[in-house]
Amino acid sequence: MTLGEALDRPLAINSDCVPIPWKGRAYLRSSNPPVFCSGTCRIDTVLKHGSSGQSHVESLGLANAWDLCKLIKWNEKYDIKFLRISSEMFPLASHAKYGYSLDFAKEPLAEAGRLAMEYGHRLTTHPGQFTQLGSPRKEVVEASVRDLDYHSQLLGLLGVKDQTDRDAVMILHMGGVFEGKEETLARFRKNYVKLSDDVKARLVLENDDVAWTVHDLLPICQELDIPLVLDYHHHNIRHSSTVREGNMDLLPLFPVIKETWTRKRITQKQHYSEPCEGAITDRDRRKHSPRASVLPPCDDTMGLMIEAKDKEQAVFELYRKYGIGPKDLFNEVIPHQRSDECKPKVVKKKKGVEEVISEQMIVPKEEVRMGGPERRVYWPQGKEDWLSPPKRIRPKRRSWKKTRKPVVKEESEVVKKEVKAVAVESKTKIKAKDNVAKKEVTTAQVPPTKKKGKLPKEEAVTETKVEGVRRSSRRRVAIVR
DNA sequence: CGTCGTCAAGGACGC
DNA sequence: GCGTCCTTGACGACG
Repeated sequence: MTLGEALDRPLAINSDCVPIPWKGRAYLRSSNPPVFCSGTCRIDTVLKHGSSGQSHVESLGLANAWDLCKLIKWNEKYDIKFLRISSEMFPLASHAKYGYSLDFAKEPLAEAGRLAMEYGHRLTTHPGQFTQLGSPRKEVVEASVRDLDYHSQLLGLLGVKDQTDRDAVMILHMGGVFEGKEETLARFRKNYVKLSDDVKARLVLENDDVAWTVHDLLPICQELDIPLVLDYHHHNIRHSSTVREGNMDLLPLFPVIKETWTRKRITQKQHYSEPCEGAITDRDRRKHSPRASVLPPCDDTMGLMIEAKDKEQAVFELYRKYGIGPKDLFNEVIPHQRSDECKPKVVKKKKGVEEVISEQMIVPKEEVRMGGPERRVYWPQGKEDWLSPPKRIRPKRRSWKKTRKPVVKEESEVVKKEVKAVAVESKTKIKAKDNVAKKEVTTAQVPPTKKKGKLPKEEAVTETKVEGVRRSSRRRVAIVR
């Protein structure tokens, strides 16, 4: 789609059903766990460990799986009953050469499953973009089957029962369109029937934002008895060619989509997210907005997974807006005041006299980052640093005189420095110099020095890395997306 | 020590 | 037809 065409697109206001008050149970997804759940590694690292390479990978997986347990407890505390397990929980597990069985992680996975059963949570997975069952390439299909087997084993080891077990699905995209859609579907069909029963019992398809619409997928879902996840956001980007975006063309399909779930006795699931404000082209619109402002049509027989950059914060935002869940679920944050983090005793020495700045605080391990009695886990959009203050960035006091010499400093570097200094409101004399730099730069109209590998956007300043609630991401996280 | 590019994997799209 | 994006943490190389 060209920019011109994008600008001519009709407004997305053709739905009778959005927004609606949503009365369903809070089957939502929080993809950003309070505990880090996808510690990973690369092949190089495995090799570097030599004979203990496998045990290194396994220890990562074990830590991730135990973190999953904490994550489920956290979700329970904040009434989030829906979780997408990270595919990266067991690094390289489905790799042709370095893959491995998950048996060693039975214990934490069973504990996670036990918690899910106890709380009534739903756990799902979402194999990634490399899983292509419609590919014409044999190796790609083989890798895809391995990946599906891996996810299936993971879900199986949770040991959940009955409805919880049936609801533990793996959500897959059809993927690329190779020679054509018919040819791709033919290959998918052929490969699907060869999958194990365990995989088939869990596999569901989701419409994507590139090629495969709800209208494309429904027939194959009906034919092969595969549930269809409706993703509203994807639908609005890659909608049918005859109906403009919105939900009107979907409404007649709701009962048919539901049927793909009910006949397998699996609880229906939908995905919802919104494009970033101001996004115009399809490319821009694919990116998920940090939060969601409304809820889609979603009745109380199904689960809704919110895919948003701010993960559970987006869910809280909706809880607030729609009054979902118990009152006082979480506190309005008082900036920087937390009682769920360990703090060291800070002592300042001044001319031999000790002054205690703050006392030591010890929080039991299980309570760290659980929000404390005040339940301080929510922050308004853009106020991440309310939870913990941004890290102090000390301006370097390297001889700035040097830089004033004719030696032309790399301009992008100057820009970055300036941003940092301003962000922390540096009070040192360096600031004056940096302001000078700023002026020079702005008048010089620095071209973006982007070459390969983009600069991490805004991250230099705003990223707050808090163990526990780790932020940095986009989506989808598995546990995000 | 901070920053940047690369890494297991596939494919589509913009220019 | 090549570079970039999707998504994201780990880590090595380099200044």
